[in-house]
Amino acid sequence: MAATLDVDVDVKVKSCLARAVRISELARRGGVSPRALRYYEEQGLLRPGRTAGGYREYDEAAVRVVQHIRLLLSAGLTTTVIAEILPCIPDDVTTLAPTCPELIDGLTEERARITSSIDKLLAARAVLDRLITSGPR
DNA sequence: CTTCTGACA
DNA sequence: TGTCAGTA
Repeated sequence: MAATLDVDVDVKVKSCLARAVRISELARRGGVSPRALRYYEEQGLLRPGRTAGGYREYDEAAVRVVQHIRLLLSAGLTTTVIAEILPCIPDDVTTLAPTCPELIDGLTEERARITSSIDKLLAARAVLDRLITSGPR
């Protein structure tokens, strides 16, 4: 009888609660300098919108993105590879987006580089340990 | 007062 | 990356 006109107004648009933040706030909340944020953008890591006056306006989600960038950067990844894998990282870093599994090869390579760095660091520490232990008593 | 772009001891 | 200049 009655028409099932149940329009799915599932306004799960997270954009509704997405307040725009400007560079100084994102910098403070992301733990980086405004200068760094402009640099990230220059490297294609961030694509903020612009206000009528030319001010950059970032999405609320940009805070997490910035933190991801910091993590990846500290892991030794270059800004160019980060720019490639960033769009594949969901809100949660622990899960890799199924949309780009091809990058797994590249990520595996990066993993190898990190492992190599760790090995070199361990070797350096071993040398220091010997020096310290054999020092003046 | 804050941000923007470009530039450089 | 910080910072200064000259604007908007």
